[in-house]
Amino acid sequence: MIKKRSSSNMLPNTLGELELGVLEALWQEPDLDAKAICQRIPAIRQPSLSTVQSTLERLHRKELVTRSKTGHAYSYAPKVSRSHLLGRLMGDIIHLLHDGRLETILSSFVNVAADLDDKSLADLEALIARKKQEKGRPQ
Amino acid sequence: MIKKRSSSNMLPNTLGELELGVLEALWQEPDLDAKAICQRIPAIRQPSLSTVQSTLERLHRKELVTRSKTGHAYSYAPKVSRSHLLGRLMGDIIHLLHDGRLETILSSFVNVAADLDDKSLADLEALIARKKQEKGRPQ
DNA sequence: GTGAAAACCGACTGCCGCACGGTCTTTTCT
DNA sequence: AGAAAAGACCGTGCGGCAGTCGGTTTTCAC
Repeated sequence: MIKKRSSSNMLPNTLGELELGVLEALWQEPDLDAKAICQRIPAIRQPSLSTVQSTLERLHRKELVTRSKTGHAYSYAPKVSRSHLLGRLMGDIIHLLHDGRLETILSSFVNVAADLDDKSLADLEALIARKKQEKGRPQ
Repeated sequence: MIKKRSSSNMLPNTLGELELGVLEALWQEPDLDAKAICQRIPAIRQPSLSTVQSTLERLHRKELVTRSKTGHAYSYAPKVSRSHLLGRLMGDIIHLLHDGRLETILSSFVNVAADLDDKSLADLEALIARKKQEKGRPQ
């Protein structure tokens, strides 16, 4: 007996492998058409043009790329920056697992950041200082 | 013409809605059996016991819960803490979208954190200070 | 042993991303 | 204008994952 359809995956904005590759190409060089993107996908998996088009269509539906007709072909450009997307996805999972205690979030992140690089904590501090200034003296 | 099977979703460790609910219940109160967990799932979607069992099975396969027979029933407990999981998922997406520049990651996160709470920056600073101490004077 | 409770098995649904082929439309070239 | 080329569009199939459960088997307790 089947009951309801529940949205199943809580992270609706996750990316597939090809989707990511396409975005990667566009971040590196915006305003490409499907064919050009296709050629910039790692040679190991050379998908057909159609496949790349489908993927672009999906990315467009997800509002991750914009497109405009130039001639008879679409030209695609990323709608979100890499760091914007990163922030968005992090925000999603934070929101998903949030327990109200800020400490949980922050310590998780500091642990992650600390693993990446020794310089990271200092960098993070600098960023915080900047943010504080921005907050204190807004626009 | 069908080519290869590519892992499709780049975030293999994402959670479904029920999976998350189950984990939530276990974080709140560990060492429950399937039936008890089932009863602690929000009443709106009362899944059958079997469903919860399948979910627990999947969580067990994903190494997110441990279990042990007590009597003839399994008793489940979370294998990862909420903050650990949070950190893990953040690490995943960071790794996925990483471009080598630490600044990208940090600024994304600070933007996220700043949205959450005004107190967050101060808290974050405190945590960094603590981390630094831990690093400087390890164990 | 018998009976209840729980595990186990397997089936089916819906959704999503990947992957194309074929067709229709728009340019473009002669 | 008419043909050819390029690209958009549409429909299809596959594989994988989460949710959902019913039915069967195991296991424990009395």
